Amino acid sequence: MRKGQYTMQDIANELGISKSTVSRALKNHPDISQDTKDAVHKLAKEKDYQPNSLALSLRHNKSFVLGIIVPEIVHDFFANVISGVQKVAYNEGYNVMICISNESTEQEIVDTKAMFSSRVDGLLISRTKESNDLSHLKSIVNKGVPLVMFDRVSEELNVSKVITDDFQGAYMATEHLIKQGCKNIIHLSGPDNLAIGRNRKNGYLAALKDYNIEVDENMIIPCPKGDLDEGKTTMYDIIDQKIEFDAVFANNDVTAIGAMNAAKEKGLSIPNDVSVIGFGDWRLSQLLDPPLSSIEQSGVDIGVTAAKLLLEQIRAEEKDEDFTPRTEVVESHLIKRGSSIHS
Amino acid sequence: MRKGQYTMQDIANELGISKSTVSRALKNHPDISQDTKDAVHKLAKEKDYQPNSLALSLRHNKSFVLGIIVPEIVHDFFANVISGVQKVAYNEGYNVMICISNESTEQEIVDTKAMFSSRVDGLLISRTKESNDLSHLKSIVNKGVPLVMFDRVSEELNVSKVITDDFQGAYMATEHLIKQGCKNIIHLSGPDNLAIGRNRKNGYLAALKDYNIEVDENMIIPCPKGDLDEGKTTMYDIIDQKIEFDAVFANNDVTAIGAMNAAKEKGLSIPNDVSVIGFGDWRLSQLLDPPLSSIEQSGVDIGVTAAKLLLEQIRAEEKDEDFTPRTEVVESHLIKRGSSIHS
DNA sequence: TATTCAATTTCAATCGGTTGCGCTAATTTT
DNA sequence: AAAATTAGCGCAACCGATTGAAATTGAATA
Repeated sequence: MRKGQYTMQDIANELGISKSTVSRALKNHPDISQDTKDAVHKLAKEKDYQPNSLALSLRHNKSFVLGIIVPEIVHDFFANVISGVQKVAYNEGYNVMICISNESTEQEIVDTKAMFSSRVDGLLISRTKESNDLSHLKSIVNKGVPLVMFDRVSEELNVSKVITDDFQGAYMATEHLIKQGCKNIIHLSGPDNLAIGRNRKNGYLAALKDYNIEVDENMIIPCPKGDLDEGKTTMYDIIDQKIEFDAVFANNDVTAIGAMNAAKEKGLSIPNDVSVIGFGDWRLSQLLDPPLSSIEQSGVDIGVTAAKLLLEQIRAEEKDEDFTPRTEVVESHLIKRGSSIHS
Repeated sequence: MRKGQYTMQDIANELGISKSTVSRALKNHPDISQDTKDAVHKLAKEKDYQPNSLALSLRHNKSFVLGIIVPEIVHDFFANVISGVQKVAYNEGYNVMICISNESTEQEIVDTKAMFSSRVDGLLISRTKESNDLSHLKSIVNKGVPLVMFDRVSEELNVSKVITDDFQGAYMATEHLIKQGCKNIIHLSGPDNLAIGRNRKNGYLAALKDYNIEVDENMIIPCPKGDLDEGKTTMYDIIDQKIEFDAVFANNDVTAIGAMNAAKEKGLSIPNDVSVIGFGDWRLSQLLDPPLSSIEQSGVDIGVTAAKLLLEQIRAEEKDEDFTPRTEVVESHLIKRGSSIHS
């Protein structure tokens, strides 16, 4: 155990006063004489006194810490969200505690409990892909912890949510491919238990319908893991099965890149033989050859919005005001690049 | 303020016993009768009792939280380090609190103080590029907080450090270019106040020397920011100044990518006109055209090593054992790809 | 019956800071 | 000169859990 942290009691002893006087002096309480204040401030500075936030948190039942649970961190989107959250938190005097669930529900449960035990003032979460179990989240909400879900949300929970306009984004992506003259558009879809996956698929379907293109269920291929390898192997399969296609709209950029690489290896030219568009706009997607078209979702904006929403709720509840959870939609944008633009 | 968290006192009241009995019952202390234990455990489970770690931390002067301060988070290397740290921390029952200094010394100072106020049990840090000021770190070390620096370290501080073998990595990169037949190798160097930048430059110089290539100071061009734009504009400058060169070894991958893009735009072919190699191996560097050669530094390994080192020190000090800080070097590897291999 | 002993349980201090209230002494008012 | 006011400070409880020591209980022993 670390010993001898310098406390208010130490200051009090050295100056021959009580620790309550020290406490008040440090906060410039009007009851305290200027002389005492000066002496306390001087000594505190000299000894580099730093208050113990644990004691404060315990006393006030308030930690000034926001928790955030993300499935991954080596991921541009989530990293951006975190930096957005941090920015807001910093400005408002909050710290951020991060847990990474590694796409494991089990880990997510452990993390949620740890966050509660640390008495975070609020929790932000983007769920794992696999999970449908909500009991740990319901539990923490019941205990009165403000919760905001972002990106991967669950409809069943009556909490604030921040999402991208997945439907609209997918619609724009598909429409863009259609306008480029593509007729047989494959969709590499995301996991069906997450709303984002379903919404993107629905956006794709809606665009096809609006442009009178018949839907072929065989053209919708699930890529639930959404990693590079899955994108690759799926594309190999598609080519081997001689499915006729001239475009790919992938549920995310990594899958799109995997598919693009596989197609290139198989001798297909992009975008002439196959147009490709992803979703999520990775920072490096624009550096690929050809640069990958994508739907941009601003992780930073989502993080900022979610953190603000969470703080709003925290403050409302501190003042015993009512707060009705709401869902905010962050716009997505079509980024046209070489992988989908026919020359 | 959030009210009514369920505490040991509540359990005690409901069962008509004292809270110390509850405390002991929950930890299966032998003094407590089985009946009491059963009753306590049952009620605790029923009410979903979660201990308040703040109270524990305050009591034991131990928070089971490790702090980590990184300059950036939207960055494959740091994200990997964090996930390595998390992995170790989880297994050992620690949580991780993350701060992002955004390459600002001022923010780094604020973060360091916040970490101390939260009474983290130990701190991991990779410094901002700009800063030479070490007083805040010295201060936290003096207060007895175990500190481990990684990647961007300072020699002046007598703490444990985890670094990549930058010299060796740079040597390998340069040697590789030489063996590909390159004679005029430009080095886009990092900031001079960081050891990693100096070591990489020295590795470059050593390789040139060993292969009897004369050093031309004009071929060493500082890119202290190390971002995409800097890589690009620097390369434009080089080409405009008609400096003769056939290879580029960049201090990091982003700079290398910037340089590569600029060279391509100016009509130079890679690797035939110019061979390029970076440092750090971004996840997507292999997806570029041509795929970028690089020196791989495993962020995860660095994170794991740093966290283990930190925990070792924390434990030693808890047992009042001596601990001598040490520096661990994580190997780097040459990854040869299309950007530097002459056909 | 008095004493010892073990099994359980409670008491109270502790961690560091906050805060309502009370106390003292000096100053002002009547 | 007595009473009221006020500036300045200390006391002690509190937040939630832990823990050494003391207390209670009942049973066993002398």
